[in-house]
Amino acid sequence: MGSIEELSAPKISRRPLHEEVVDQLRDLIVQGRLVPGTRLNERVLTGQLGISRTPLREAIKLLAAEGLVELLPNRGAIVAPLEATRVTQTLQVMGALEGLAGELACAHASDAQLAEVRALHYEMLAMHARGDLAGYFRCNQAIHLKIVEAAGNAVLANTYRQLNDYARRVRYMANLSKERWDAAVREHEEILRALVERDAARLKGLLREHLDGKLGAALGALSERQAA
Amino acid sequence: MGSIEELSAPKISRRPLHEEVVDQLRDLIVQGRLVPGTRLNERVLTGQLGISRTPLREAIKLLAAEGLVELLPNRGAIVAPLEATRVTQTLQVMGALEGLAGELACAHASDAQLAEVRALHYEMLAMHARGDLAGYFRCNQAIHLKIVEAAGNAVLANTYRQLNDYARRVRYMANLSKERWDAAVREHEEILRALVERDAARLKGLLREHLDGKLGAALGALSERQAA
DNA sequence: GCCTCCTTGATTGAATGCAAAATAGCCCAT
DNA sequence: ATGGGCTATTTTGCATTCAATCAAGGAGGC
Repeated sequence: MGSIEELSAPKISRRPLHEEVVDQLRDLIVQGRLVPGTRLNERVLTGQLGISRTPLREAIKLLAAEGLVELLPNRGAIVAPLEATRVTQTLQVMGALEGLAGELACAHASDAQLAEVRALHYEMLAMHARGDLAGYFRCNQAIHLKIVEAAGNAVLANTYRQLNDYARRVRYMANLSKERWDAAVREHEEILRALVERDAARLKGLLREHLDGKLGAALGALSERQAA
Repeated sequence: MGSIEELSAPKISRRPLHEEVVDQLRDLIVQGRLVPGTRLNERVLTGQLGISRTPLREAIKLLAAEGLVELLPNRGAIVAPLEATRVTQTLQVMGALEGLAGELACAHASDAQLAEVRALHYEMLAMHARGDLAGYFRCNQAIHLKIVEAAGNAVLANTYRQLNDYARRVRYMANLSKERWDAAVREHEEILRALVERDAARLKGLLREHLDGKLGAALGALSERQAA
């Protein structure tokens, strides 16, 4: 029975189905393709994803724990709405975490990691120059995540990612003003400098200010949307 | 059909079963009654809890997301072991969160909340005087949670609680030295004072120092245990 | 005597089935 | 015509069943 099945089918379903589903749904929610408030009907989702209800239900409950969906007992689940107060609170916590990340990154980041942040920074500048907002957001996210990762604290990274997934959705509905965008890019310049100089205190302050700017933009976008 | 059911039966089983199970298992794990490394056999647990496998499995996956259990694909789940590096990282993050909590609590805590913290503090002193370690831990936990709650940031509170649940388990296996215990009580005196004086900067520093002390004690207990 | 391979038992992963709750639609009374 | 109550359908919650994977033990060969 010598077989080469594992070659022809490298990892087919080696990963638990519910994890796969969690990631798929999370992406859909974070990218805004599942609008906040949307009902998650089990039957239609099982049909669309081609799976059974069991792993789907597990996935939904997992996302509920992450705060991306809300469970209405006996009434199913909906994509978690974006509430201004919760966005504010989330960004506040992220600020504290980024501060810690900045300190740790200054102390522990490898040169390779610093180089990667720098590379992402230039990529981001390119996106800004082109006016590619989506690409800009992508690089921006990557930079922040990279800094957090460079802190070398896995618990910190996980916690940050989770909060980030909730707050990130705001940006997909925000039309960044040119001024705010330019300001953000300038802030990133300074952040990068403080990081490569390993100036922990300064980096911490810069990250905090930067997040405050984001908060303002996010809340602006939210109130706009709610007005509409 | 005017009925008063909602009065006589406030919430009879209104709560989903899987939530109930999550809380039960979480308590068992946090209290150390389920020792780290223990296998969670689905069949025996369904028997002990008197439920079916479906809600149990959902609960286990939820706890895995919280980091209290680890999932071994196709081989079930075990109670998450207490690793020194992860405990360190967790306490580091908790430090950043407590710092934020301290700042916010100084700014927003109501007088009633302050009074409650003070009351818990005296209760804790009583436990210390009696040498009641378990009671001391309980009050200690309550104080820290209360401060975090007084910050008025629900996201912060949730995040903190989750990390706390992982790290808390260390204490149930730590024989606090008399010196460390006394020092912790003194630190709490200062923390309380800074809080009622609403001295945010000082409170932040004190909480950080306090947690460093805890970290030392925790790591000591861990290495001891691993040696055994 | 030891190693390898195969078989077997046990345990998890996923799917289906059944019961209860909730929503929606309809009929009737006012 | 409108509001209230009732029934029917949909949908969720939990239990059970079926299938796949893994660990262990034993038989056979080297």
